Amino acid sequence: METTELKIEDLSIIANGYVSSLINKLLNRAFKKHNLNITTEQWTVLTSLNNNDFQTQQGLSEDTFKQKGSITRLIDTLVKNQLVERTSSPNDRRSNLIHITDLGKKIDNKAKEVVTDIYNKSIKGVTYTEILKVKSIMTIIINNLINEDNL
Amino acid sequence: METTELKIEDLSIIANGYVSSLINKLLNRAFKKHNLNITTEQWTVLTSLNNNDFQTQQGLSEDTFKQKGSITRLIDTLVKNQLVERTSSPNDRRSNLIHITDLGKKIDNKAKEVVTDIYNKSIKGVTYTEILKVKSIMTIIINNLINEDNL
DNA sequence: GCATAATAGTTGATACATCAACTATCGTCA
DNA sequence: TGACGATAGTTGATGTATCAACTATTATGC
Repeated sequence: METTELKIEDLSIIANGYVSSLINKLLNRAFKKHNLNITTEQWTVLTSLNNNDFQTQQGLSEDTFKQKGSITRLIDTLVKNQLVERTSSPNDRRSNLIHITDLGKKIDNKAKEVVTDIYNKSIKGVTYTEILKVKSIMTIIINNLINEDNL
Repeated sequence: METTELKIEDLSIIANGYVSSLINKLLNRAFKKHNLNITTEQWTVLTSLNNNDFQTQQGLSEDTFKQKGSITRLIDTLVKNQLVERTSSPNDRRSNLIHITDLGKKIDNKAKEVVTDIYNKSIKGVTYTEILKVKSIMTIIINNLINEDNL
């Protein structure tokens, strides 16, 4: 394997999160414009629950790649806005079970349309094959970083 | 051009910023470990100045893709830690000129080593050609989003 | 059965982001 | 030259992330 002569600039467009922060900004504006009253972070949690209801906060933490402290606060907000309900697990009193409400589902479905719209606009001129290629490379990078994470 | 049948999951690994936030987390830990006493965001500004000294905050804002409010506060911190100096521009009293100090350069150069190391570890198993491919696709996406941004 | 370790969740401190409103200065042009 | 719009920077409110310390509960192993 040749030594790759990587320059910082080559990876920085991936590493600096400019794409994701740009998407995040646009999505938050679009959510506001459509009166959805959620943030993209809240939407990430909501959509995880809409796919798989009654998860623990720990489960949500793993599924959304967010730390459990962040999940606690996001759930606080979602509960306050009646998009989810938090109940203590009967099996394990350390755990909470989070349940998405009907309102939560409704908001999530509307948000999905907004997200799909912006995602589609973002990939104009990029083929589906290319997207999948990027996805697979990102996955490799993520795994490398996760290994690095366990020092 | 065929209609791409994009699923949200296909783009979410790019859009949700997991890669960048993971890199960010690892870099911040590594900076702390090496007693550099900066964050990745501060480093972004510092390295921009090390490449091109005496920029205005507006210039830094454009070069680093950060909003000017964020730049104000980052510069505040960098000034406090004596990594940069902020002086009012003699030509245009609205503008500030930001100058990286010797200490700032020293820290930036050390940080560059830490960043390069983590970047290299992150791309194990990925070819340089693939990196460039990802980079070019990201650039397309960014441009699409920027156009979308000017509503 | 009890001490100890592991796990789930909360919380305080700190850093950064966005948005939007604000001040100060400069440029333009009738 | 004087009004008005554009530009540079600051700031307050709000949302989220990290880290680390903390409580409460459950699982493990001698």
